[in-house]
Amino acid sequence: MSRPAALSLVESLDRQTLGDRAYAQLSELLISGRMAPGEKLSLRQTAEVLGVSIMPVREAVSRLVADGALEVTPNRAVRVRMMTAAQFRDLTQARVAIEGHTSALAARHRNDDDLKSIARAEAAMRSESRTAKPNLPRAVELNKSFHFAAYEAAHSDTLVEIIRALWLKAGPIINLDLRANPERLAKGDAVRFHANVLAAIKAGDEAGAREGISADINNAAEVILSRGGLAE
Amino acid sequence: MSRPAALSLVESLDRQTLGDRAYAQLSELLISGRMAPGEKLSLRQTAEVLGVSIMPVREAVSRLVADGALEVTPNRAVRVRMMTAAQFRDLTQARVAIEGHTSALAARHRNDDDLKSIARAEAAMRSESRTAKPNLPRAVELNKSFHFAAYEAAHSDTLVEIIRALWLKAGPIINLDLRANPERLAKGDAVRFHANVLAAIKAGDEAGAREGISADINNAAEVILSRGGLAE
DNA sequence: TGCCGTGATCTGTGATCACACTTAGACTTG
DNA sequence: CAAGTCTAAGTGTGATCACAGATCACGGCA
Repeated sequence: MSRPAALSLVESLDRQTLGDRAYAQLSELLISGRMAPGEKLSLRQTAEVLGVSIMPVREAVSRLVADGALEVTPNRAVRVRMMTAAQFRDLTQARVAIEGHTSALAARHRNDDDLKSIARAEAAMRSESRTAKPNLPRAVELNKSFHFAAYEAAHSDTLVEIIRALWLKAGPIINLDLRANPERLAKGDAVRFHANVLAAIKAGDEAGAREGISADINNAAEVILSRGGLAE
Repeated sequence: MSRPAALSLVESLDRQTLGDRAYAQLSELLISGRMAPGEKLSLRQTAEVLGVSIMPVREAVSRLVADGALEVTPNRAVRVRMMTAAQFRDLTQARVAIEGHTSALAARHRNDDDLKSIARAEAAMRSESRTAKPNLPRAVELNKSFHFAAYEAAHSDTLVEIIRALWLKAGPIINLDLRANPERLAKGDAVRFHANVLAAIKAGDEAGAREGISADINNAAEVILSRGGLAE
């Protein structure tokens, strides 16, 4: 059972298949709203862009279809999923329930490291959105960082995983809208809600954390629904 | 834009790909506990059993891996996911939160059709589990039917979909255990909890519905954890 | 007897080919 | 000029081939 001592240093390099990497890249595009709902996607085309054969892309796409982030039409065309207003409302309510619950859990279970990383994420987003000409892609990324920093503090892999899937569906709608209407960021609603969430989690105030996240989610959803861009 | 009136009758037959069918079949095996955690699965082998090439199986398996129902080991072997006790506890708590919330929603939004199908599912499971020698696979199926009849009454596709994914992970542990220890069924705990849930949903008692489902889930989970079959 | 190299066999992953189907555009036809 | 037709390119899906790596049983060496 004895092994050369030096071997204990090498970390078991976890292989990432090309399919996994394709999935990660496409997820990033979707979650950050760089692809609009309804936008079509060709397997061969994206395979060429990614510099691989279509096999890894097929796997990534079929997973994203299963996730409900992409959809394949009856005519065999892959596109970013389109949602009716009713479906978006349903998705939003589920997010409020689950992300709210997870935030409440975070307020109960957070440790000092959690608080530090949440505070750092909150500060980063605040400073970015207060500049005169905010970098939108960066703001979207920082918003995501803040939310997940908070959710991670609940220390529930299951819940965080579920929320990631929810964001995959909501991203194309929420963040595409944010890119198109940057004044929403300048208004500072999100920054204010984030500050409340941070304070509540720090204070161990479960109800406050839940309400802060709910307000953040609902606020963004209402803006989008009032814009009337969704079918039905 | 005018079309023959008769055409409005034909429903657009949604093609099912072989991959979808393979996914459905494997899901059924997992969710009903016919495959034990750690059990290995060969692509070529299952492809042969299903009578297709390995391509559809590959797609189904990669989706199930993404769902966290299967896992591929670093040694390139596909097997039913194994969970530590801590992970199972985390999963159970997430289920309590989400399935509890969905039941509460069901108590608020159920209509008469919902109540009828829930009552029917409850009666079917009750009569099966009270026979002298219950048909276990059937009991497992009826249990699932009852739960989802209740969840459907919440009228939230998003939540039902999430719960389905949770069952995919929990099925191999919960239902395999039930098959191995049928006396759990004879004890009648589940039947009693189900009756409470049905009554609460009928009465519009949100808290009661949540507590009934929580008790059902926690009860089964505690039995399994006390058995000590899970690592760590 | 116990250990370690070795080769046949099996694994998932990736690339390529084949096919049915859809779509778009130039063309023909009325 | 409008409507229909046909072809060529593009689509996702499925099957097959190629390959690196893992596994396991067998056999030789210590």
